[in-house]
Amino acid sequence: MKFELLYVSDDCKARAGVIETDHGKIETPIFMPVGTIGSVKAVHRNELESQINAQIILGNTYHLYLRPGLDVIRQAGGIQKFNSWNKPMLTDSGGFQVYSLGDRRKITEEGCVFRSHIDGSKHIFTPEKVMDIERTLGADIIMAFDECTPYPCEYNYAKKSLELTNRWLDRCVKRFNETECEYGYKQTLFPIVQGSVYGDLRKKSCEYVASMDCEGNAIGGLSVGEPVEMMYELTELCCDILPKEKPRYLMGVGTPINLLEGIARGVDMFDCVMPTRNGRNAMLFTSEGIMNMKNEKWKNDFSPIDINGTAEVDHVYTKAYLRHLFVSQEILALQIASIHNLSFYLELMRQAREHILMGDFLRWKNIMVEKLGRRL
RNA sequence: GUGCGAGUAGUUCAGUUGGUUAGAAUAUCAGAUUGUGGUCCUGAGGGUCGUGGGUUCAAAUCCCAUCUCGCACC
Repeated sequence: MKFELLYVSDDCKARAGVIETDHGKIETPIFMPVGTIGSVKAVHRNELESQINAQIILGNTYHLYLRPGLDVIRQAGGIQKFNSWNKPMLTDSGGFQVYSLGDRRKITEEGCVFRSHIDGSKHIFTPEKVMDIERTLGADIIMAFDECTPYPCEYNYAKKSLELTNRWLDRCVKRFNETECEYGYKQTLFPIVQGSVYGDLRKKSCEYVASMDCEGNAIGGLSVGEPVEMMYELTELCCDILPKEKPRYLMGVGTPINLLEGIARGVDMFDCVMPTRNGRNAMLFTSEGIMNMKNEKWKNDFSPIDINGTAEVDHVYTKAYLRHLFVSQEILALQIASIHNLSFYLELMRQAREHILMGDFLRWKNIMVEKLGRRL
């Protein structure tokens, strides 16, 4: 993987760059649609390419390991062959799933024992095993196995958890370096910063992560319930320490406003379930604000879904029709909303990049933030 | 025509020996959703208890009449 930093704003920390992988280029800042089980829910690959202009999508180690299982992925020739997405992919390590499993799992020095949400079967993830799994899945970017702390989290627990995450990181890096991709192309490992909401822990974590000298770095453990201002401060703190010649990935974030604020603080990559999950629950993000398409107010509104939208669905379908589809629980509603939201997110990133390169990102961002939060 | 049964929220139904402001599910309306289960979650509105009388301090509940629907029998 290569990362070329093209431009850094003078009035804030926003950057524009290009990541190059064996499956193609990624222009940053970028939003990565989440496709947990190897599929961006409700979205066809043709739409991902032509409507949404997705450049990279996510898969999840935990889910893909449980189903369909590694044998199938290996026989297919890797995840991209399996799901017919021949562009870059990233796999999350399962650290966050482990966190969200709650009392169905137990964390030890060795790793994490958990029970499958599908059939209750017992499994263990260790840093070594997760690396092996991600090698078999074959994504271009793979994530280290970490422990994501909840919010709120006591200082002592956060400190101990971070120390464990660091030891796990050592083991991840070691195993990663001892192995290679099963399919002939290059993979790269991103370590993950933790440290909860404590500045000193975050600082230590960033320094440790940076010392691994990986090709890119991630910030985890945020957007788990802490106030947004706190999230912004911690993001900035991390970005200021993480090496500037490498991409920075803020995991699991967020709203369109979160993305712009993240970019302004030096983040290059984002992923979030919000555009797809909230889309399936009828929430549409637009450049003028947020719409709940189930609301009765759209019942007789025959204007296009989003007059400023870049996707075909924005113009060929009306608000009244989309509401009808949602109220009727028609599958097409989920598809339209997902395509719209993802195309909006990707277009927002494209515009952000354009403004960074033009040198007026900060001004543009402030205008957009004002509009994006409105309820329509 | 006679007998029996059923009428309670938009819908399907609870409702104790008569006892606070008649409940649930679902639907509707709205909220929530941040390294994904379309699940889950939160809140709100919604009732002439078929109708009219009567008994009682008090009736969805007991009595009478009546209307509607279903079933059975002439």
